[in-house]
Amino acid sequence: MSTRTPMSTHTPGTYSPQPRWLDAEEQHAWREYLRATRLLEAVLDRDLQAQGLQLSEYEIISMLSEQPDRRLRMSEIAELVVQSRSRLTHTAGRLEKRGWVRREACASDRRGIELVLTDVGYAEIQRMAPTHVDSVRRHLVAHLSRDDMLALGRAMEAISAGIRSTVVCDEVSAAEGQPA
Amino acid sequence: MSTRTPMSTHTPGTYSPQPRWLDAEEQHAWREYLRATRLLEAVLDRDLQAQGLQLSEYEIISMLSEQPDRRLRMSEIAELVVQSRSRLTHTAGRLEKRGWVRREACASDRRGIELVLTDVGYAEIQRMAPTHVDSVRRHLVAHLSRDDMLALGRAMEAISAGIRSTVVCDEVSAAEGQPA
DNA sequence: AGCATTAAGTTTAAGTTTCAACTAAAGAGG
DNA sequence: CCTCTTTAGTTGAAACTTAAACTTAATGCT
Repeated sequence: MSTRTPMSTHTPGTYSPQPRWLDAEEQHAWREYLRATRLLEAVLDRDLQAQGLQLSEYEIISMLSEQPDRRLRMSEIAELVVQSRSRLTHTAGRLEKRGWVRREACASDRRGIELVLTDVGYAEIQRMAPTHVDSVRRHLVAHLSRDDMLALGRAMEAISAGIRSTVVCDEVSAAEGQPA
Repeated sequence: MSTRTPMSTHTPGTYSPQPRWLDAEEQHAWREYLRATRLLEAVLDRDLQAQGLQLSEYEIISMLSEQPDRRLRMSEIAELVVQSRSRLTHTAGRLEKRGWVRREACASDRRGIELVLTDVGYAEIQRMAPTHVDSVRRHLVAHLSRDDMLALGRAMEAISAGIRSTVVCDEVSAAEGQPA
């Protein structure tokens, strides 16, 4: 409590262009959020890497496996798993090298590429799934009551929705900023 | 609903060594969690990089700035921000090159290194803080009621605590596994 | 049709993180 | 004391991600 702590996310004091600091409770919640998300990501990733895959790679495969025809366009995947197109290109390349996915030209749009889960890839994810689910259960679900887990889901949904709406606005106003 | 979806985190079906899939609601919550955490990380990082820093670097500086003497041991920082020691070594090196932190030998433990926030570093984080807080507020806090925000904090705290307790057990049992 | 703009993906290089091996110091046990 | 083990931190290379430039195709507008 000595020096003063003017740069974290809280702190009173009435200087600066009205930064509206977080109060102590909000600050605490934010800290816990940050810490827990990192911890969870780390343990899930660790468990999955015992099976030779990163969580971000698993997500991609998982999305594909849920499609009726086990395929999705690159841009759709990027959107779903929140990765840059560039990152997805690289990751898809790695997965393709392993033979778990294959690229196919898109019929309707000749710019498009569809990523297709191969039989090998499908078999692999089926093999890994039980362990991964168990990991999610042990590290996340197990620590919350069912109600809290569902409440967490709703809160996160609200955050996603909120971010998407504001980000769209950001882009629009940015575009307006430089009217060529 | 066509093919069947045996690899994501849910799915009924009674094969495999009793994987206990997540039910539809748990599955949904988990998906939303994953998506929202990634989205939030992305936008916060983007906002901060406009000021020339990554979120993970900001966190380090922020922790230091809250210490009475603006210093912490490397291992403590690594623990606080959930980064590997190696990663922290590299990151500290970058921050040091910018002149925002400085390394100092630790008096009590000659293996130890303390990272110290320089005056320049302190000034920098004070400069960036208002914008960053605003970003946290707009992208996270703004989308939840106060109660939901605090509930989120508690849920995340429970997850952290849960993970830390099990991870310790993991290490213990792993050590038992190979009794040299 | 013709031209400008936007969207989908890829590429290359630069930057960051991980991984495994390593040094040095602290502790534990005898 | 001496040896063995653990802890703190670093290193360098490999793996991965990001950023910016680029190609190709679709769209919009006139």
